[in-house]
Amino acid sequence: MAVTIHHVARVAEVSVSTVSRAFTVPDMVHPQTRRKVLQAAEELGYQPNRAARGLVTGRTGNIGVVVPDVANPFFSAVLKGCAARARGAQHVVFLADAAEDPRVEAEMVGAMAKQVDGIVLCSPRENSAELHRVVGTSPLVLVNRVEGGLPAVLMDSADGVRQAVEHLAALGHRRIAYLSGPAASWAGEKRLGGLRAAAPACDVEAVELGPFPPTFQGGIQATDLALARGVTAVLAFNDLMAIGVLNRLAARGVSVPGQMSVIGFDDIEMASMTTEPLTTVQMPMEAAGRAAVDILLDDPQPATELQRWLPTQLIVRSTTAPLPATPATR
Amino acid sequence: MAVTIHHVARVAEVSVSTVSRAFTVPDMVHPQTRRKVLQAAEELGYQPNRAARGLVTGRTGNIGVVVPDVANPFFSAVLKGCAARARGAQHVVFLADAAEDPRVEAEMVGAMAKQVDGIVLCSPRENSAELHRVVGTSPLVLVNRVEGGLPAVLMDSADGVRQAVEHLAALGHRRIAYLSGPAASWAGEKRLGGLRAAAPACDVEAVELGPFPPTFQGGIQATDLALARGVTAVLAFNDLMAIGVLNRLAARGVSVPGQMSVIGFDDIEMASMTTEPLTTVQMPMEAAGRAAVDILLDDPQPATELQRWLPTQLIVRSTTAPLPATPATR
DNA sequence: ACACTCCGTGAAACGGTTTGCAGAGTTGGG
DNA sequence: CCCAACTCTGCAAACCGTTTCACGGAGTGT
Repeated sequence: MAVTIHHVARVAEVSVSTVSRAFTVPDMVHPQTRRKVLQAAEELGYQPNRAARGLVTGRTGNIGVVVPDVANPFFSAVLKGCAARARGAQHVVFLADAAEDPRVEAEMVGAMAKQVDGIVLCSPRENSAELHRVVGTSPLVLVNRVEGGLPAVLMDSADGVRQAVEHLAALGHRRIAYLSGPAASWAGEKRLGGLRAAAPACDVEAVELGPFPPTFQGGIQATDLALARGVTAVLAFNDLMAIGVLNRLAARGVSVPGQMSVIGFDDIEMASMTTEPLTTVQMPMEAAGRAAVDILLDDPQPATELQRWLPTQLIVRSTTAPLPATPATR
Repeated sequence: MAVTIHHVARVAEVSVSTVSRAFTVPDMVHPQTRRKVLQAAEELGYQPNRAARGLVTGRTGNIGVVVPDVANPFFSAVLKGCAARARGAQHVVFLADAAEDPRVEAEMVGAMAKQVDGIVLCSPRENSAELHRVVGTSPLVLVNRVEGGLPAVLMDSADGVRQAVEHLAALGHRRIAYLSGPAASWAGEKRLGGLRAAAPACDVEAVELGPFPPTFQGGIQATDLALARGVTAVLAFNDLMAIGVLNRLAARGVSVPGQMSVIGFDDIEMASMTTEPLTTVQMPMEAAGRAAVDILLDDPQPATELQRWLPTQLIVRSTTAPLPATPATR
């Protein structure tokens, strides 16, 4: 059925070894022979069988990516980065959608382990025990999380918070709310840390609220609490929440950025599609995906550079403005 | 390194065949032996090597999914459906992000073909020639597209348009704009067909505009054209466009749904997060993904049921309202 | 004639699993 | 008590397409 190296060999009138070499070590075969082989392969539509190749080389040409939820724009962006970089290196990606369930996650990692050259793991909330059970099966790199010496690509959330706080401070805001996401999230911790460092330095009072679910609804829920605390600006854990905030503020008749400034986190596509385009801290999600695959592929010893930090950047759009004369409290 | 069937056999003090059988044909081994094997496997953390199994059974336990862009919420939803259903059947999914490039698409299909049991192909715009070159390598099922006898799962876009038009007609609208998406899209054709059938039947005049890119910007661009044509409602090719329309209408001071009704297509998550939650035609994207995998897995002869139609449904939210007294033209 | 290079060949891995076949043990009927 | 039938387990081959090792033949320079 499928066309193999043998068919190509027969058509090109050479041996299978020659065909193999024509592809893998081209300058070891005579140019003329190579031409014959390549032509035969072309007209037969030959594609090397990666599984069989992996059998002998030990490298499968596949890389695994596990995310908690593909439909979440943050993770689909990371995934896209992985896929792009993998394709550049002639690799294919295995996707595991863990459906937010750590047990499933571990199980998927196990199922993939044998047929991939490495796994990039985006699981902000999986507990360490599960994680360590899984280590060693296959080279692993974490995204946006550090855990016991495992290589990781990290986004500098704390610095993002600093930029956001400085921006607000420069606009004259002196009392801002921070809407925190899931308590167990590594990124969440870092952001909180950044906040606690940046706020005093900028002479800003930060009101910490939450934790809230990192969703649109979470933002809705958080808004009323923030309003009750008399802040003039809100910094949300992510864009989804920020959009919820925008929505709720509109419903309560608070104008943005007139009466209240709002900043999100991530810079998902949707952030620039709100009625007032959202000021947000851009997380380099695709870049992180690419970097993770880089580490997996380039590095024979994946422990060489344990952590790769990627910068974040504040994108100022339309939801932040100078401090209003009178804060919005109702 | 990896724990194999042999390790389990040694620990359980049985032969490898018995271990194999304990997993694949459980009632062929003595219950007590089976218990011993299962326990040994458990404590060793044994996971069968799917690649090796595929070697002899011919089935890999993998299914391939190719989409033009994972970051597009429509496709990530389909993908999620595929992943969910695949996991239920103990399968893993291979993802190929074709980056909107048909050549890449064909290449990826080729690369995956040998290591999957079937491929679900979401490529609304790939040309037929490329498509046929790829057929036969591996069982294939199309999503939202019909092409020469290939099995497909389809969403009833035309009926969705009918529902939308009837809804608008019932609200008193008599002149509506349809903002079409990419000309070569199968879904687009069907929607246009549905429109041309439904509009006269409902005594509604449909102004066809476009094609526009199926994006936020496309919606922005289309809005001014629609306004110039003096319509009271807009039906957009997808939610992304509809959100662009909402945005542009707000910028031009046209109130929604007061002066203009807007309907989208797809019902992506974002549709319910706009300032006025978007009325839209829900496309069963996840269900489509699941159905596609179903066809691939359940059906030994994938030609049995060539086309599976999934219903669409109008979700009425806040962007549609009865016809205003005076249409918004400026 | 010898050594050497260049290029191509045949055949052996590669490897974890499934599976056909046979044998060991047990049961039951004649 | 013997043989047939049945149940369970073990041995070893087969599975796949590729890479790669060891080798040989032809040509070339010395």
